[in-house]
Amino acid sequence: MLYTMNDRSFNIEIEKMSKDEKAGLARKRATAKRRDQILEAAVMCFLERGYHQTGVRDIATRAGISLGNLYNHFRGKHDVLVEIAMLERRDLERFLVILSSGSSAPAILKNFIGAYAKYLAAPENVILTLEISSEAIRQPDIAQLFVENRAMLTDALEAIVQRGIEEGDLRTVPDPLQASQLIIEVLEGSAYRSVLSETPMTAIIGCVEDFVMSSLLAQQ
Amino acid sequence: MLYTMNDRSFNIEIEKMSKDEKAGLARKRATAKRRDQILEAAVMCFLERGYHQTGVRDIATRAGISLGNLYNHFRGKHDVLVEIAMLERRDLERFLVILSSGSSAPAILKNFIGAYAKYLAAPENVILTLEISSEAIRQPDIAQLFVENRAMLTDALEAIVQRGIEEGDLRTVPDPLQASQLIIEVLEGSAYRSVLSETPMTAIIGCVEDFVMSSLLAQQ
Amino acid sequence: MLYTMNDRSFNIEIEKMSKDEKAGLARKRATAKRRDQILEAAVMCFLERGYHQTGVRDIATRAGISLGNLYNHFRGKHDVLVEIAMLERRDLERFLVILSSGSSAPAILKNFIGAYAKYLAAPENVILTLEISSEAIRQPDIAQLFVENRAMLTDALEAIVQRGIEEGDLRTVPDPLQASQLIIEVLEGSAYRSVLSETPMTAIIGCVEDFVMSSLLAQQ
Amino acid sequence: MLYTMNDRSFNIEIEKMSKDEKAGLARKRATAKRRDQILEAAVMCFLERGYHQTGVRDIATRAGISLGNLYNHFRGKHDVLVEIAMLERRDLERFLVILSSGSSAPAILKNFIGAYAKYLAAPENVILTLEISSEAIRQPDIAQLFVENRAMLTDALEAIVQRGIEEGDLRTVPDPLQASQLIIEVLEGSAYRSVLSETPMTAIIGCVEDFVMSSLLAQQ
DNA sequence: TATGAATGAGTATTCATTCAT
DNA sequence: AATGAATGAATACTCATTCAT
Repeated sequence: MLYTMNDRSFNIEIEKMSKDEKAGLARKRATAKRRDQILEAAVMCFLERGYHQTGVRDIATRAGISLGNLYNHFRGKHDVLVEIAMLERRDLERFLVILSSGSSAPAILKNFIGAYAKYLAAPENVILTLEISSEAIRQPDIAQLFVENRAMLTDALEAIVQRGIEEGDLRTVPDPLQASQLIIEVLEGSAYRSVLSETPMTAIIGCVEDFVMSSLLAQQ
Repeated sequence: MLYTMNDRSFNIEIEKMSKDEKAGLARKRATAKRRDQILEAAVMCFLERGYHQTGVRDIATRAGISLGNLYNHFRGKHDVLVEIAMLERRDLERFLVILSSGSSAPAILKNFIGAYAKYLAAPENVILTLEISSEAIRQPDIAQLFVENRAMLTDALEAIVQRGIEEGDLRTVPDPLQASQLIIEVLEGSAYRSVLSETPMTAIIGCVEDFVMSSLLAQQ
Repeated sequence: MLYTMNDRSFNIEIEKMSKDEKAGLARKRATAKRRDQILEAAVMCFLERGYHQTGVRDIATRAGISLGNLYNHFRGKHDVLVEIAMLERRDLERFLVILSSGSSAPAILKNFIGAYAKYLAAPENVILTLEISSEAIRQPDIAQLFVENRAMLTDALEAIVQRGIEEGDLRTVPDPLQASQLIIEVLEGSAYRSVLSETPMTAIIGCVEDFVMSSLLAQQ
Repeated sequence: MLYTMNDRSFNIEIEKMSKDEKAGLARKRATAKRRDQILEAAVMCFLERGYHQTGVRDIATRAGISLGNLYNHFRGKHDVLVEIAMLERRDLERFLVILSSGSSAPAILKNFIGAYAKYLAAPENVILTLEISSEAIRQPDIAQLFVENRAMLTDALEAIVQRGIEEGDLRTVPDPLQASQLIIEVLEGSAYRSVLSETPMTAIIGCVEDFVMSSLLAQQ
């Protein structure tokens, strides 16, 4: 989930520090916490009203801090969105785990489709992704982040498809990477549709899996 | 193309009119022309800078009219977007023609995929669709238009898929309507990717067709 | 005086106009009046609190208009200052009249010094000039205006000095233009001092005239 | 030069101190160094962007200290400017030396004009003086400093002029103090002009000296 | 002394919309 | 239908200063 931010990475070797070092550490930790508060508030605002409709003041208020202080933690509204886009990467890592399992390609694919669909069943994930896609069109740095995040998934998927082909489980598709991208797109497209038409993702996912697997499975 | 607006639908039965009627007609025609000017200007602005970044003033200036006058033709910025979303429907009509051809289901599908991909090869069509999708999330009237436009295509597609199944050309998919929606989503998803990664649609479309047809074709 | 703005230049040939032309004219006149209101308000604000301390809102409020409307008349705060600097030119024209009189050079010079000193006896003229000088350092367009305004005076003065030399009334100074500039500087410098030390200009001007004339008069 | 700040005035009698006294001294010296760092940074900022455009943060950053720490050394931004205005006095002391020489009044005057012009040939001195003049208009404490600094020079000049008159080298001006002030004003006015029109002071100074001396020298 | 997070009023400017003409 | 002046709330962001550590 996007909205559980980081407090960790500070837990090591606290014992053998000087008083000053400990104070500095505490400050750092407090600061990181503030950043997370702000990011969390921003995510909620962006979800509710969209990036452009959200004012910096809204974010600050929601985060429970003063407007000016927000600028002590982020260079501006844009940077907040960038950071959020970067956080999304963490969410995707869990799917990499699924994709790196040793099972057969078809099993992994089905597993992945189910898990990713479940993730996308949460409207906030869909909306946030759309919000970011939308900004990516005109803001190169966000575009890059977006593409990179995607590449993480599609590269891993490509490897699976490739292996599936080699092992004879999947048919020989013309371009495994493109096929992987299509899988992602079919999933996210359905998710967007599920939000817009207020159809639960559960009612859709079966068909999606059938559609994808039918395309990829080798004919027996 | 979205940006060639209508002057027609006024050409009929002009002959048998009174002078006053003719004057009224001329005014109507001029007014319709203004609307189109504004819509065209708005489309260009939305493409260049996005819906939210575009000011009503920008649109009016680009349309070559005064700011105030825009409000004689549209109730506001929102209405302009609504109208544009409605215009999109006209663009899609051409694909309905393709889908209503008498050929075999696979032939029609391939034909459709190629034609729709070509349409989406124009980045402005992709961007505008994204812009509208993005607004649809929070603006119910736009959502409805968007869904309706989609339904036009997917309903027609569904009929083709259904026929293909009955004629034994396509495999029996669990839900032809869902399958049709997935076809659209896979196409639009790829189109968005082609814009973002600056890959031409032509380099992608082969794989898309292969992906879709492999999923749908009956095994011989 | 800087603060009596223009309403004139619209008085001619109003009779023979169409209704629309008259309406357009009335609007133009009203608009020009608004600009003057704003400029006058801005001058007062700049005098009271200085350019940087003055907010655009202050100006608008003082001019009795809304904040947003100010931007219908000026591109921004900077432009208001530019316009004020341009208005200063009008104030200086009266001194050109003095300088173009046919009297002897020494008589003209004395006359000019007295008149310009009287002008600078009004603290608002001094302060406004200082405010503009101050901005001129870092804003090239204002610098240019400032230099141009100065040149109007110094060029005219130079001609007088030149004539005075030719007619044997003034000593042969090495560079009449530079001498002219020094005359202006000595006057404005004293004026600034009179403001800062709260000494009236009248107590100073005698010495200034003596200083300048002693420098320039030919020895008999 | 304004920007070489003081480290001296601490060098005396260090030897015969207790350890505690030495520590206190060291601290004082370090503190004085910080103040100078800050003042130097502030001068650079004020020169580059002007007093009002410069933020306290800019000064602190440039001085290499933290924002908060600046307030341990100065009560605020205003105080920094006051201190700078006070430092200017040191710069002027060197001219007092010139003015207290035993030479003839005309010789001293020429010498002074040349030296002061050279000082003002550095644009930073001119700009800083203008920046301070500008603030002096509305900030009484700065006005007072400014006037005091001026008085140091003009008083000394007045004495010279007075002596010149008594010794028959200069003509009997109506008010030697006023004459002295005019000398300063003519010099600073030219310096400002040289900055604005990007004419080097060297190209101007000859005329300035001629202008002043012609005014003051007794006719032989 | 030193830090930088915190504050909240303040900045110039833009916004969609209305309205008198 | 056409104009653009008028509005005032909203925009993202900066400010000098304070304060806990």
